[in-house]
Amino acid sequence: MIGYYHFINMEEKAENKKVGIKEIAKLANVSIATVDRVLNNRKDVSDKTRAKVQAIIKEHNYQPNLYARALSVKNNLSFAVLIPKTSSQTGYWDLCLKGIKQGIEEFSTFGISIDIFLYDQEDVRTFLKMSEDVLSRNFNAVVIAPIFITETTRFVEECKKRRIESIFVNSDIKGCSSLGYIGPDLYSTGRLAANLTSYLVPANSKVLILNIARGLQNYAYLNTKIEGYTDYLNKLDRSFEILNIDIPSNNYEEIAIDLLRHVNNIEPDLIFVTNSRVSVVGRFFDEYRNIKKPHIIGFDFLTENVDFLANGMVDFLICQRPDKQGYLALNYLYRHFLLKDVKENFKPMPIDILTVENYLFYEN
Amino acid sequence: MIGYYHFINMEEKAENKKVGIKEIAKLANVSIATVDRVLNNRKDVSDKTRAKVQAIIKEHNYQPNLYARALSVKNNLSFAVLIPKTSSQTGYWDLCLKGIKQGIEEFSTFGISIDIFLYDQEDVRTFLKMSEDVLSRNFNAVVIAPIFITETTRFVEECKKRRIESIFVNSDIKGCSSLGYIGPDLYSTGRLAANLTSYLVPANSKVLILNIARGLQNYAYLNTKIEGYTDYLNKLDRSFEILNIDIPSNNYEEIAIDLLRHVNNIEPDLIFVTNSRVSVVGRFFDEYRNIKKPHIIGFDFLTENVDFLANGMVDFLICQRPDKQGYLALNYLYRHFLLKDVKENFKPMPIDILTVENYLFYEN
DNA sequence: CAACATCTCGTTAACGTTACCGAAATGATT
DNA sequence: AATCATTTCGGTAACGTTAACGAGATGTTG
Repeated sequence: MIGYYHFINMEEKAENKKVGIKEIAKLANVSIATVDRVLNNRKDVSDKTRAKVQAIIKEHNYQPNLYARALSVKNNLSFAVLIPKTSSQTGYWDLCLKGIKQGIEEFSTFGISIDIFLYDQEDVRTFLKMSEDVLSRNFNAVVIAPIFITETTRFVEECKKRRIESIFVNSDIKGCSSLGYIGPDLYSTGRLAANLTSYLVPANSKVLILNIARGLQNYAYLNTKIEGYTDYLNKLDRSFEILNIDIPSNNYEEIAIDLLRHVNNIEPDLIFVTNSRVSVVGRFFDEYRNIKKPHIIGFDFLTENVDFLANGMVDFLICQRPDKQGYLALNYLYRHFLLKDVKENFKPMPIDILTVENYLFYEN
Repeated sequence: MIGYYHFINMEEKAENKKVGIKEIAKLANVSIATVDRVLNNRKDVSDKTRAKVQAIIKEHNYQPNLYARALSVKNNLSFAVLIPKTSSQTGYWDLCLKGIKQGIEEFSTFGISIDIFLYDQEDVRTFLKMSEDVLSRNFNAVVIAPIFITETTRFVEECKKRRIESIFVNSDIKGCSSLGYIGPDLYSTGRLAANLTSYLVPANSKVLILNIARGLQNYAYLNTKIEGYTDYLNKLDRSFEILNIDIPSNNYEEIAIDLLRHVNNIEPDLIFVTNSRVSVVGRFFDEYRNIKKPHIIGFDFLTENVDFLANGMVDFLICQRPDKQGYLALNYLYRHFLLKDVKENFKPMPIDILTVENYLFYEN
């Protein structure tokens, strides 16, 4: 025997893995139907036998076979997904949709049907129309990306009345949805961007916060990011000059004109693009080579953004796994309705940092 | 009708989701047994009926119900896991073990039994003993963290003779294992560290590469990281002064003495700790407050490392999700043996960057 | 053409759980 | 004491797949 080594054998565990509902029934001297009633704490069981069965279940650490359950149960649950459609400006919501589709693939096996409703994030009327459509059918739950705050709040109220569960992705309206929020902590996301900023530029630098999108007033969640960003930088006390600029357009030519003016005026050392439109800024500095390129930080693993990460135009891309958010939302609903597993209160999603050196391995 | 909106209905898909083996059988005018034979391309089917059934399967895009399959199949697969035990120096392997245990939890439902063999990464004899133990039982496959290159290579050869599949985690020996490697691309990992380095320190800085561990000659994979690191920095052409120092010890007091000497001698602007021992360096500069603290980059999401990330002592922690590696290895074996799903050739694991601002949300 | 091997295919019992149906026991009302 | 309602429980078909078993058809050999 060699002096120092360690060995764990899991066989004991493997041995008593077989405790099924049938064994429990035999041990408790009841039928499997009764055990099933106890397990799913249904009625039609006397307190005495219930206690007896529960004791045996606990004693043998019975774990239900989820696959058998999934096979047996014939439910006709239906979920709705209500998110923005991908615009020509950014493929962000395609990523989310990708995760949703993965979820559909996986959960359709259980007889769950999932309908997708895509609204135009620049036109509140499409959201209203879509949310009406959702209500006109009879869904058990709905996944929502809440862009229009007041309209979404009103919609969720209506859902509550009809006992339709709701869950948010991408951004949150505090205490609104019935099941919670799956997504990043936006304030921390802003702080992280500031943290990276502090590594990129020295004291006394000029930092430009850039908000690009038509209908900016709708994107309330951007402000949370900006708060985190400026809070962090101000606390650093490095005498940064911080400017917050809005460019409320979706047209590159328009944006370029504005950007040219601001950049010439401010001469920033770093530009922080608060959403996924960072590729626009990359393109700008690609075209105006005579202008000194500042450091650039932006969001989201879109192909067009990654291109500018790859060629060194963008320093950091911060990502929040939108596809995983979509998948997790459906996964949570599935567990909420089918398994009795819903202990968790969601933690915020991880915030990923991508550079030219690690983006190749970033899969979701 | 409002002008511009989009709506995807998945109901068509939901409608014909029900194509099961039974429907296929009816449509092909054969029994379900024959369909099963075709699906798992077993023998005992004439070419004619096989073709007919295959056509109908393809036509209706039949997807097997994995849960039913899992429920039905009664296999007695057994896997072995052969990785280092967690030393007092670093909890790294506990993380991997965590993922392994999650896999055991999940796959024991299928009657797969998994045994864990932990060897001492400082004592090759324990590895030899453990690998003998593995061979003495009759496993279908083994997950290996290859620390001792020649010994592991020999062991895998023996496995191949006995038709035992093998898969590597954490680091790779090219072309050795029968099923491949699940883990990070170590060269890129080094490059990423260098990339971050370039953000932390200006030109002409002194950079110290620090290898801390007893028995350093065994950790061949560290060299791959160092290569990536130096290649990147040299190409940058910023006249960095790069020094590579080994401290082959596991004892903090010993390490501190060496470190003190080197730090006083070199006065580095940045220290790159090539493994998970970065907390040791953090502790050192916590104790020697009079010495000017350099920037510090290190590896792995260990609690002791995260502490120094949180208090600002360490700038970046690079992580490779060891628990996910462990889980994925078992997951792959499960799929390899139980599902006919093994199309994939593994992509390297993502390389995560952690700072004081995003570590809170880093779960695995 | 008898005897036997081989190829092809269908029948059916499992896997562990759920849920419907109805039987038995108990309680309540005349 | 008879009737009816309610509570408690067991039997069992079903979910989609696998695999053991055996039946029939066809081929091969003497």
